[in-house]
Amino acid sequence: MGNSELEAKERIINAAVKLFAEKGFDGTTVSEIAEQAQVNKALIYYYFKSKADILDYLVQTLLTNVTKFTMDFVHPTIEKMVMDGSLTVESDQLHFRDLTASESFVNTINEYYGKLLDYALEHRQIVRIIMLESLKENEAHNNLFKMLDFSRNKDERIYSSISQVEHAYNYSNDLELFRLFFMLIPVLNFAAYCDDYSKITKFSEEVLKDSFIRSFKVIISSIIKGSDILLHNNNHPERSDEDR
Amino acid sequence: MGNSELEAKERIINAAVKLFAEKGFDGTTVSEIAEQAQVNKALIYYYFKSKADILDYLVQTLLTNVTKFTMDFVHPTIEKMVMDGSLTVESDQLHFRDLTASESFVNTINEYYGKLLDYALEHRQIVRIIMLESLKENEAHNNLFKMLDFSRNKDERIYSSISQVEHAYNYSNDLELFRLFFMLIPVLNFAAYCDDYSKITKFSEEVLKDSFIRSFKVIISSIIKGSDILLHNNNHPERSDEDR
Amino acid sequence: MGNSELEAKERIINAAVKLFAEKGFDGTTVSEIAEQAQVNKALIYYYFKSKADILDYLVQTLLTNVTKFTMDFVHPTIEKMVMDGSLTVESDQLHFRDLTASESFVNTINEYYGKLLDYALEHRQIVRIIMLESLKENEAHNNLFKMLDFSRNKDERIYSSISQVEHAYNYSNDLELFRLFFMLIPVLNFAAYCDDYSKITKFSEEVLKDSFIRSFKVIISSIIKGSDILLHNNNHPERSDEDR
Amino acid sequence: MGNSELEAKERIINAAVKLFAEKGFDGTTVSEIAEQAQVNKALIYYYFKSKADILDYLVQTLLTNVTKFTMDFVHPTIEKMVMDGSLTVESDQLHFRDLTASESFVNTINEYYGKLLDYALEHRQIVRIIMLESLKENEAHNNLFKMLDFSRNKDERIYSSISQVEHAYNYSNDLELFRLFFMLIPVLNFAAYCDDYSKITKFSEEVLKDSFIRSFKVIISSIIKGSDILLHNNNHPERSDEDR
DNA sequence: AATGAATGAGTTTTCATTCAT
DNA sequence: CATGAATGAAAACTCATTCAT
Repeated sequence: MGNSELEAKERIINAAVKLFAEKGFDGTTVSEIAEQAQVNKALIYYYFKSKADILDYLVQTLLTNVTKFTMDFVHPTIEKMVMDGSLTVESDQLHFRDLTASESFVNTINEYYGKLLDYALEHRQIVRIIMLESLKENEAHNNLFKMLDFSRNKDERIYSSISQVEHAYNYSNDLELFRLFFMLIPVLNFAAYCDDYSKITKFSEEVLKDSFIRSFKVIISSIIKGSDILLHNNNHPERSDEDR
Repeated sequence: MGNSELEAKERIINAAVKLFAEKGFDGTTVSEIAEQAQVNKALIYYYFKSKADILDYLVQTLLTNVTKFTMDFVHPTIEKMVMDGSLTVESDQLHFRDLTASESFVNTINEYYGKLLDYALEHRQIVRIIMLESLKENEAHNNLFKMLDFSRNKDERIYSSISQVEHAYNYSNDLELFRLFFMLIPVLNFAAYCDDYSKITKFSEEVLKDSFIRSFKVIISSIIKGSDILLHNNNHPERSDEDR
Repeated sequence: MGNSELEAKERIINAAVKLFAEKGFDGTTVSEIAEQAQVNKALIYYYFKSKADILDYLVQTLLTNVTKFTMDFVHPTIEKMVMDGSLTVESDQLHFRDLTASESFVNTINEYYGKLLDYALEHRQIVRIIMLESLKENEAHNNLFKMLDFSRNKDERIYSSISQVEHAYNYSNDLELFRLFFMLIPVLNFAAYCDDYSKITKFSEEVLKDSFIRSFKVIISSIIKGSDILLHNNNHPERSDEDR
Repeated sequence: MGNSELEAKERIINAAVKLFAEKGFDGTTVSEIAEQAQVNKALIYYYFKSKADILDYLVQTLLTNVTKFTMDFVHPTIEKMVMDGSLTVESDQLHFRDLTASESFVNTINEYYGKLLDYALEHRQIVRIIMLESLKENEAHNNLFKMLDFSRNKDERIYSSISQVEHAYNYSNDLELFRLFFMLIPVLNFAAYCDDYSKITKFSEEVLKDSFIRSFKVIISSIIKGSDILLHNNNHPERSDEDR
């Protein structure tokens, strides 16, 4: 279905997403948005206070969705594991009852990031926008960190319902940094650069995505199995395997 | 020593670096650069053909440096390993003669990325600029891939000298993707966001950098040791360790 | 009772009065009027042909009232004095039969301007509007002179009824100028600036108004008693005082 | 000499004065100013930060001049009278040594207002602008009062030099109000409306000005001679005349 | 080298007014 | 009456670039 059937405001939003993602906020003119959305330029100011207001709206919408998305998926899973005793958290460290539990956790994480990847790919344009603007000293500046922050910002009412397991998110600082730079950022960058990378390598998006997931699994298994560095699980059974 | 003592052209470059990094190319005006550099606006056009020309100059300088940097460091090391037989490359797979060889390789990689990290942090502003502009559909400035590409772009004269070992870089596609999204991009992003992340977490840059390096070593060891997925070394001796 | 209970049209008018008085005609937008009046912007165009039409309506209403007000008050008084012979008008000069007649005239003038002052204060916003627009070279809206003009503009039907005494207004040119710049304009300016002046001097409106009236009486007495200059009353008894 | 020979900035200022005076600040567009000044629109923004900045500049310039003008003329005169004992100021009241002194004072005032009138007429456009904008709730809002205020604002260093006679300006409140509404405002309004009034009455500006001055003298003499009300000179000789 | 002035072509934003319901 | 949406025209302001010196 074409854009022309959508309501004007939606067309404006779509046009802004497309153009901001392609050319950045500063590189996009309101006239271009109007043209792309096939609306009168003044109508954009009927719906949005300013050009910056459009960006705010887009970013806010995505952040809200990502947060909701994470809460709907990860929290219940981890909460369940904590509840049934297969996962305990002691002084910043994750302890799994047994191999099955740790494998189950790995599967959950993999599944979560798989879905996050899908989500990011689906909204790759807004991801691009957030990354672009996060690099600037903008209002939108901190939004990349906000995406990570939802686990830390404990007083936001949105998390109040999961207070029982919130300590599970009190990751070690190493793990948090790892999570940002080796998990979230790769996912976002993959989503942002997928098209370009596909064009260069001539591989289809599907192939690249599979490859990315394979890599990702290496990452995940590396923090669960071998990484006393990250998880500080000195007595972790997997570690002894390596020591031999 | 203050900026004011520097030559005008250098002041212009420094101002452009600072402002492009903070606000992006489109978000920066030539007037701002002039003001920051404390020069007359028209003087900028004496030294640079256009605003875009300043960006080109900055990016080109960095890319040349990074490329030179890589060539000076990694290539000799790998070349040496190939020469002395401790590393062989067969059909896209790396084969190490023994554990020492593979450990030596890991150390080399770690050292390389440690230095790359230092380099990126030192030039964090230009890194930011390259990331910013790479996210735009500005064909002319997708330099992020160029940073990765130097190993593929075989006809650039700059690589002609290393033709003997170039097959060593003919990594598997998985590995190449891994290298981009889980190694290069994390390094660049860390450099770009280091200041912001430091501000948020209240940890000093040194602490964060150490943490990053610890994480990075997990990544490196994971591709060498456990990852038949990435290296396809089905009979790899390290793997058998794990199987036991 | 709040504005919200008034009919929409009345709310629009009140809003326009307030805003035109505060910001001038050009400085006020139709949207602001709509917001202030709590009506839909389009509704304003249901009641008024255009923005200018609102101004016309406001000004016309005031002018009609002032004119009516003047006619109802001054004309009968002067007419009566002319009728009973206590005042004669010869070649542009007012001649009073005796001191009582002249004092009676002064009282009448004072009373008139007292009431005009009340009226102007009551409608201080429209006064402001008229003054504002009169200062522009907007031919259509130089209503300040129209306020003075009603005595000259002989073919307006509104004055036709007072043709018997119109010669009483055929003041000398000096007097007319005096009347405009030292009587009407001070009254209008006092009404327009009363609030501001009160805020600056910290005196209540009542105190200022009393002060203004005292000043005004000095003015009035000065033209009646001492001003052969203005009234050309060569044999005026008060003049002899001065000669001495 | 034509405008075209003047420097661009001066042409812009002249154009702004003309247009603001004719159409008000809000009624004038920057394009019109550019056209009138025969400069590129952007050049206006080279010299002035914004449209409002032009207005500020004009108003500030006039206020500075008027203040200087007043200081240069009135203060020395009054100072001199206080010095030589012909004028004493006791509890807000002016006391003149003799008739000569009071006549001298009247002459001084007349001369001052004559010059002020000339000055206002010469700058009638800026006077119009100040009056226009004083009526609005602008930045320029209080400028009309500032014109009056220079005698009150005792801590401005500009008046420090005349501290010996500053109490002479500590007029009674009545007198101050009188001075504003029956002296300053008439002068400003005459300057502002002179052209219009001349057009309507068909009298030349010279004739009108003479008429205005005659009227003004009546005003002046009325506050000096007859106005115990304003000056509270209970023992004033003229007053006894009236009591009889 | 260096600069103050200038400019054309744009940019964001505003606004009086109208339309369709 | 009432209103949300829409629009053409023009407003204020910006900016990369050039010119003359």
